[in-house]
Amino acid sequence: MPSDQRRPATVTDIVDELRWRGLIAQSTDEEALRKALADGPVTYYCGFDPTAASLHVGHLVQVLTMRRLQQAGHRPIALVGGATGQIGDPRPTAERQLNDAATVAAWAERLRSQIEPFLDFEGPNAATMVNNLEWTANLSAIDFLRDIGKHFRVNTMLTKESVARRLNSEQGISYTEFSYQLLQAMDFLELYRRHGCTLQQGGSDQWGNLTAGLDLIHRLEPQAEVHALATPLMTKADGTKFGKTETGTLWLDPEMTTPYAFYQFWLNTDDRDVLRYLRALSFRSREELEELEEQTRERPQARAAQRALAEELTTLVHGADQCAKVVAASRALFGRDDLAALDERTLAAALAEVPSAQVSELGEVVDLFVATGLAPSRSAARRTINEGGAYVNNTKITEEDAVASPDQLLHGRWLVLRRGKRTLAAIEYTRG
RNA sequence: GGGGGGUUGCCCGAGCGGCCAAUGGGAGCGGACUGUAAAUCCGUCGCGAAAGCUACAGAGGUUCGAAUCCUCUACCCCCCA
Repeated sequence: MPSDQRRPATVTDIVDELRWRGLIAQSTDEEALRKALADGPVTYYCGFDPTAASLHVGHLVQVLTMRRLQQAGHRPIALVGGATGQIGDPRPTAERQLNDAATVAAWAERLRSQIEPFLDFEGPNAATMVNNLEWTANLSAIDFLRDIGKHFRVNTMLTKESVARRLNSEQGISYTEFSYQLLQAMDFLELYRRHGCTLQQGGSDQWGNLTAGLDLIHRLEPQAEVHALATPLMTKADGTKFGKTETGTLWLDPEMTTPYAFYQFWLNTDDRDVLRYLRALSFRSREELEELEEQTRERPQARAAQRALAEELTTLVHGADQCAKVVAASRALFGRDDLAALDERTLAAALAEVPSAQVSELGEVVDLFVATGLAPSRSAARRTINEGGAYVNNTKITEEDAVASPDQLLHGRWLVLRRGKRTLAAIEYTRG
């Protein structure tokens, strides 16, 4: 990790920096923004709606861009959408299922604690944490319609991409979701009035909402000079959605996605994507990154860029200790060496990072695969064996009715199961 | 309020009384090649050792036999008012 993470300001212009990192998809007058950011601390905000129990890797761009701006001397406000999360930002595809208030409140708390470690709450440009429920909980529908609604033209609202797409869809859009942009616009207004917030940052899919806020502030606070900055959507070269794997979304919560899985996700990044991701997400200096890019071009098979990315992000999200564990686990389990050669502590520590199951009796290999979740059913496990993709302690299993025996146990206790090239699980044998 | 069309496996989509656990494509999974990458090619793809079981929106019914026919229910779409 770079040691100068908290330097108060950078020599480089922050806008140039963001642009080099590919973090600016769209912004209001870039020169005005550059000047504002150069003139002194700017208070900026970014909102996160509690639509799930955890943030996922897609949110990292926002969280880390906030961190970057704070390191450049600006003052962050992280907003959790206790209110907006109950309404739902219109998704391009379909209407959202509403979650009840208690669920949203619980999720909002979890997001808050997930965001906190990325920002610095001390010092001259300390971060602030807010919840938009603060100014909406006691707002009446009549006041909202009079004070906020009156400043919006439906014609304009209809042209926002998120709304327009839904209007053309079979499902249409509910009045609830249609109103979302007003709520987010009001957030920006409130933060401007309460905290002097003059910049909203968000993903490019939020552009319509960002500009709704700008328009509202321009109308009610004509002297205000406010800005918006949209980061690009992270994309994958193969066209699939970023941040998902076969198993689902990659969450930041270690209970929902293990740190091992998190590390492996980044480690397996496509060569064509890894340099972009590094620029956008890494806090390494431009020089370091350029060096890494050079290495990647010369020796892609070494995957230096993937390793750097995986290690840095795992450290940021799960901490240096946890990162060291999963790196060690990966090295031990993917090493070309004989697993039996690993000492017990190393093996036990490595296996603690992968899915596992405890058994008091070793039976058919097929059942062991099912027990660890490496296969969803006995037939699937058998299929894997027949396809030549099942391994116990790095030895290929060729018979679908193979039985594991105690003498295969590593250190009298462990079996390492593998499906395919890279999916691992552990069996821990406990005498029953 | 009236009339018409639709709901099939993770997704799209064929099937329209037995040959259907259900064509095809995509995704997924495994193999070869590699670098725990991509692309490509090959294989596989409900559960069960098997007998068989469960599945074609839900519930009933007709039939020796239904994803396929009938009735009702739910949801979606379109047209007319």
